Amino acid sequence: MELSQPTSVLIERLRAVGLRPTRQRLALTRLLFAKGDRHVTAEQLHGEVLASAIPVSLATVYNTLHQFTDAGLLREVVVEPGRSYFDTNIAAEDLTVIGLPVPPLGTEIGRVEVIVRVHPGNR
Amino acid sequence: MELSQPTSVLIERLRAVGLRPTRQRLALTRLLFAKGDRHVTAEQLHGEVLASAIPVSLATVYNTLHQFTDAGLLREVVVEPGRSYFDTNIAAEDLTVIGLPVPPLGTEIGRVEVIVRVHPGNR
DNA sequence: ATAGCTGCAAATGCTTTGCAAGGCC
DNA sequence: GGCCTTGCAAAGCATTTGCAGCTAT
Repeated sequence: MELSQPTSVLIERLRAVGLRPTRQRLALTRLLFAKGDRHVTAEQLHGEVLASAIPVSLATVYNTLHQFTDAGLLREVVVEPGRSYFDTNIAAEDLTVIGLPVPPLGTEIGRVEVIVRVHPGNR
Repeated sequence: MELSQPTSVLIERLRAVGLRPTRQRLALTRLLFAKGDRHVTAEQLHGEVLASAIPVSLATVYNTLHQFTDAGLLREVVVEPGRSYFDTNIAAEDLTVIGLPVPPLGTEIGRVEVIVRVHPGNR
């Protein structure tokens, strides 16, 4: 797990994927990758970035999240209707899925997603 | 897999979950459960039911899909942002997932969903 | 200088809701 | 008759888009 990083590293990270290191993107990058794994909606992240005193519009948050997703820095997951979450890449532990069905003729299996739904328990 | 069924069976099916067998619900039930497994959006189903010459409003399709889901007849799955699919219960084959992470303290694992994304292939 | 970004507001698209009219028991 | 359903249109929301002004290089 990566801890807080100097700004220069964040700038490099952005350049590496062909994105200009603007003030807005730096702020978002810092929030997303500074500490451990994250799982946020656009609105949550927007709230956080405003709280850090850097004005960024919601539209820009959306744009940035998608650019990061296209660049492979984030993953978009849909776990509830009408709302998208963006995750920093979560370690796939050593997850194995056995018994996947044979895909229909003319198709092949692409990505396999496993959503583990958790609820309050008694432990 | 269940094949086409007489109307009386469909009516029973609805009564069994406490829903009145109205013309609209019967039409939708027929489309959903008459032949094999289904995976549809509200709009698709709406189109189908209209094609079968039974006028049903889109709002009613949504209502019905949710009532069926609450009753356990369907399952709502979110596989793409901004759109819900409803599935007749798909056989869980003999799917096994190995290596699930230990849930955070105070929580326990509920449902585990596996989404297999398929794309055009060369076989 | 210029291609790329940002922000605002308007637009989009799916889904939900309020409520009057209609249908099942 | 009484309660459940339906349908329409309006409302709600998250997300996207158009475009004028700004910024990194």
